[in-house]
Amino acid sequence: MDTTSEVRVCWDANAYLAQCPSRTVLSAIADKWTCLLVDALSDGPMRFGELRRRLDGITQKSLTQTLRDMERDGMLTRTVYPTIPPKVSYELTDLGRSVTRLMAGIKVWAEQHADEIVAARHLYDARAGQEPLPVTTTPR
Amino acid sequence: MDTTSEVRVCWDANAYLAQCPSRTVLSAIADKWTCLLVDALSDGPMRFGELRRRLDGITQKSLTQTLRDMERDGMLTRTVYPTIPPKVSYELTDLGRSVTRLMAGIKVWAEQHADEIVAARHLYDARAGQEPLPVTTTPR
DNA sequence: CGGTATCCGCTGCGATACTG
DNA sequence: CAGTATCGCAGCGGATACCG
Repeated sequence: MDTTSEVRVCWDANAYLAQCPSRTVLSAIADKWTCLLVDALSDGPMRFGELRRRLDGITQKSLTQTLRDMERDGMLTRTVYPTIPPKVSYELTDLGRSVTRLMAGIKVWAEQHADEIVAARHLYDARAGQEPLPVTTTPR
Repeated sequence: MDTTSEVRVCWDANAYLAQCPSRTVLSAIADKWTCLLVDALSDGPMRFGELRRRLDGITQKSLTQTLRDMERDGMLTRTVYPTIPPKVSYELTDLGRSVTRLMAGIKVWAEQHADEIVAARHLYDARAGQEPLPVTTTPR
């Protein structure tokens, strides 16, 4: 019989393990919008409209959703000013600020290696076009 | 008439811009599986099965797809040993190795702040349950 | 062992319309 | 201005089956 009915769930945090909370956290922050939002807010509070204009191509829905998720995770605070028209300001918390360097690093890496990666993709796609004959040429 | 039929596409890389190649690159690397794969491979080549076991919870399909995408992007090489049974080894390229520190940083951050974020989520969700509060907070 | 192929349910996301 | 609500589709990821 199992005398300890409670399952042991507190290992050391290890994002390789599917059931570890850090895996969920990793899923949450490993996202392009989260990365850009953290970076955009690293210089100080910004309003909803400012963020929407800065993150070119983001839809209102995605921006709202990502901001809500980050607020829920304690990465940023949402402050509503009951003015007319309404004004909502978003600001990183200490937790959010603690990841700004990493996010900026990811963003800069993407920018610095974009050309290299685009070239690699073209090369790969070109090779795929003239690949040696597939062994099984009989789909049915 | 437009004498310059070619659109100007080479600004300075800026991931905030939807049409900038770096945005696509950011989308590609800001992914939990990519992060974990880069980290797992940072110590040297690994076989498909080793990776599958290490990245707990990943499906064969997702692993194959993510590895293919990374190979296409020039982040890693895929080597097939025509033995029986087959053996396939994956190894980071210089490009892939150049991002290992950042990826490890993201992973470690997730692990170190998991508890804090889980707590924030519970707090947020608890508030949501009992927040019929009107506009009370009035930070001028 | 290391894949590929196929089906398929879920949700992520865009587009649109409406509101305090 | 900063949302919420709703619809509809595409794509992702899971499950399963099969192959070299």
